[in-house]
Amino acid sequence: MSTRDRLVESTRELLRERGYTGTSPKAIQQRADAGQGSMYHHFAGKQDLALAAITRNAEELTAAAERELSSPGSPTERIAAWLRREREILRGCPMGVLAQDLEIIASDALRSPIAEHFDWIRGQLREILAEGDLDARLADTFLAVLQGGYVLARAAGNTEPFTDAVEGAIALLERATAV
Amino acid sequence: MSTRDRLVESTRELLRERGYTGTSPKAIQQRADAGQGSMYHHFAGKQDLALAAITRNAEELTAAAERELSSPGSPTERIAAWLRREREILRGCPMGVLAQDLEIIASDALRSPIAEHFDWIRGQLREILAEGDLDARLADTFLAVLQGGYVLARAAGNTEPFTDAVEGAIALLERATAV
DNA sequence: GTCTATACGTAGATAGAC
DNA sequence: GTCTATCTACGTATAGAC
Repeated sequence: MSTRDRLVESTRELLRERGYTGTSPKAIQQRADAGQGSMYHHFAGKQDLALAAITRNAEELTAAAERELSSPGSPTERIAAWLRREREILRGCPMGVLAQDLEIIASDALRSPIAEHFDWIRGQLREILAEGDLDARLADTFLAVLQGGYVLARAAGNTEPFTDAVEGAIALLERATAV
Repeated sequence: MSTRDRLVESTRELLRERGYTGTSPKAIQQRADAGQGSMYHHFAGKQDLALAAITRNAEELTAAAERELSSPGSPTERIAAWLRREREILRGCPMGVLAQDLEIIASDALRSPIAEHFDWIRGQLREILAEGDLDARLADTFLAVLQGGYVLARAAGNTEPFTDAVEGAIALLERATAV
């Protein structure tokens, strides 16, 4: 992996762990095993690095969501498959964590790629919900169950609240559609 | 308000806005219009201040939740009333924001009062759900809808995702219980 | 491309005077 | 109780040599 790539990967890890405010250029360099000059040669600064990391996150998360949401099955089954995907819960959501950081939300350059990613998933979910004649607002409900599940799990120090939140939501959807 | 109280209130505001990592002792002092020496006279340091702020948050949020959850009405109505309470969405959840901060979750002293607060609400919700013979896991589902709603709203820069998430969840619950 | 030097401000306190 | 001084480390770069 090139030095440039290592810098982006380090930034991704650190942003996920510690958020934007909690991540320093120095920490990025050390984790990437790159020098100061090297980092500033490849990137204009911390914000530029974060932008590259967010872009990479969006690519990966989009590809993953596409897999489950376009699998065969009923709307309920596809949404359930997406909700149940293996995730490293206690590490937090790579995008969701950033959406809670004031320095991110205060900067349009950093916030909008995150907003666009959520917009994209919301759109995919709405299409699926429409197939089943389901309430379009449920797209945000399920997105929120996921994001909130991360929050509750991190607060509790274990993944159970996440699992319960997701399974409760799926059970509710199944019951509502079984009418 | 005493200097001590002003320090706690400033800390509460700053923690909600910027998180624990993003809040400095200096910023707390300036917002409280208190000097350095004054702050360290009343509190041992940043962590001590945060602890006082979290305790105060828990008291207020507990009182508020108690109001809606113990109002008259069916389980669905009481949960809906709680979910629909007026909130300053774009300022973030005073507790939820902290649960995403690594410095908080890494410290048992800071994390556990937050965990206990969520535990308490979860318990209240489960009692209500039991009355209606509803799935106990829905306690975390609704808690997550709320927390995730905050995340989505902040990412989007507007409150619509929060409202949609909440209303979608309530509609789903009503439909499932109407069987 | 990478390294070292330099810089100015902030973070998070401690010490002691008043 | 509050103030000012002081301290060490870190944050976030820029400059210029190699």
